Amino acid sequence: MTDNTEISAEARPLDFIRQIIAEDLRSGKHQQSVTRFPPEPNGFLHIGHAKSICLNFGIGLENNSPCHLRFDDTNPSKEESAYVESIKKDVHWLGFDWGRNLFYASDYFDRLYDYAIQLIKLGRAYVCELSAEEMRSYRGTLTEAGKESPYRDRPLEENLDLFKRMKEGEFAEGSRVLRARIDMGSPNLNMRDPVIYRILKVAHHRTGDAWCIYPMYDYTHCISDALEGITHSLCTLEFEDHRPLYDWFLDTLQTACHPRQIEFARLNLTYTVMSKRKILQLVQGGYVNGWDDPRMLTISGLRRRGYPASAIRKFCTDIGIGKKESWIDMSVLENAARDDLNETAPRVMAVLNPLKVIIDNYPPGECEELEAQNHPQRPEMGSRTVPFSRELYIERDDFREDPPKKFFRLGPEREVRLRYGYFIRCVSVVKDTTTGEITAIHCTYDPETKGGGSPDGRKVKGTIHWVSAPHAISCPVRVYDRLFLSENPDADKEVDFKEHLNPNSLTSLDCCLLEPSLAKAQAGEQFQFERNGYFCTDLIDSQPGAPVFNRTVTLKDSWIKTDTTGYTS
RNA sequence: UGGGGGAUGGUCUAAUGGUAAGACAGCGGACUCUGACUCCGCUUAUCGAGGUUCGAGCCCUCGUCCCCCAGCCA
Repeated sequence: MTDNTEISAEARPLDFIRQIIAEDLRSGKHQQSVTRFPPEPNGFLHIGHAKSICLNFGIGLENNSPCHLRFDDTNPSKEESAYVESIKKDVHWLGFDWGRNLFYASDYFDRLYDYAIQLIKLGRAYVCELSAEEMRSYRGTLTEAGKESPYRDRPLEENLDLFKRMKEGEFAEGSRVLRARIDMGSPNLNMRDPVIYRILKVAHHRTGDAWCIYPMYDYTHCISDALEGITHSLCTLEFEDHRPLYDWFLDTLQTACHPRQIEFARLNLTYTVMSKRKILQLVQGGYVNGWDDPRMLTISGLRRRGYPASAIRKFCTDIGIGKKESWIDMSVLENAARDDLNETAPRVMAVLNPLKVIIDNYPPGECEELEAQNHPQRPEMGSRTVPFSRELYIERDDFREDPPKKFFRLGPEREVRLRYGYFIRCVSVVKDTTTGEITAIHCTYDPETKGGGSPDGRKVKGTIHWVSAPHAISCPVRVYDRLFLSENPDADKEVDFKEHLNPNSLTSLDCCLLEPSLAKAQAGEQFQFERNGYFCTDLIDSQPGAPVFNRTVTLKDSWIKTDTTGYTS
């Protein structure tokens, strides 16, 4: 990667996980670190996954050490290869590369099975015939110990035989499971003889119908880590209780490698929901247009919205890694996008809500090309020309018939600068006689101020953007806003989170007028529409020569806070 | 009334017994051919009570509050 994500990560103090790894490297406990990102292919990746990806792959990059991509595909009833492909695409897009280290838990099904046999032979696993409901009642509660299964002490040979027959498909789904034989009295529920294999007569997206028994997460994950030589197995806080079990399996099986599991807090963002289940509801309920709807904080949604991968990485390093449950303000994410795009996005002019301007003293039919900077702070990005003529459009918000205090823009008898153009002064207003709506304004221009200069030193307070009426192109622009109105749509358990959906999270504008250079914008290109925000061409709906734009994020706007007249666009 | 975790400004994160720091947000100002960017300034924090220590956010004790766990999901 070419950005400075890693450099800034190095400049800041190490988080507690990186400290542990640094110490393990320093002490010689490990020669190198090996981390992994272990998604289950049952959905699309979202910004929460990005935190884990940036952590695991980031550590790999910083230490010049491997980070594996491993699909935790042990539940074929929920998993699909389409998800595998989208996850790979998203991890790559985020800027990370697993190289040759692409793995699947399903690669280990044979070895996992052998380990299970070993566990049985050790007397540490047994086939249990309790139904799911019975098992639940035998498990006990948070405050009462569980009860041992009547099948717990069956002879070793019988377990071996039964387990083999489970594998061979002799038994019905749900009729038997293989359980670890640990401690039904443990205060940690995970240790009360957890299920390690269940019968699932479902085809697997990679192993087909080779198996009808599938291993459970707790059993699979630690062994997969050990088989891959993972040194530090990073996961979220809710797995803290599972660590004793993680260690138990590896200790009992005496694996050569015993990774250290370390837990960190998952990401919570204000004004959104993060759980796969809720994201799915939004998609399936038609509240958004698919997983990659630009309002979604899925990786594909963010990509389509115009968030650069580098901005997402910056965000992930900004928020840090800790163990306390935290809520990151959405503005932190938005700011990461602004920061990034401010450096890279070329500036253009686009009028979202047009108001016609006629320059009375400009010759009809005449047109001139004016030079405009592509990025005022970065001259190396060059310049372009924009056509100027007698009829223009400006932003409706940039004219007020009765301007409030501190309004720097156009009003009757006021003068403003047209960006890279001329100073203009408003001389009259045309209104619709029935509705009273302003339909056009008449102005005069000062030919001496061409290009926006002011040879007589005259000051204007406002500079506004514009497009030439005969030259402007019309493109659909979608203005996106936060999906939810509530900081935490989930907070009140009595109220469905969908009640907090922002009805104005998408505004489709179809009479936007853009400077003609935008006609050749490529899909995925990013721009700053000056004074409006950052926009990108939609990856899916744009056609060659007919781009569709998405607003990624607004520019900060301190005028909105100043303007107390309640007037909004 | 079990077990496992966590509490530092509004929000995140740092300080690893020695001046509580940075980012985001907010407020004020400067600059400005983007009310953007940039720059400057400001407000605001160690959950509580004890203890150890010359010195405690950090160590000890006792509390308080919050989160997670009773899937044949991961």
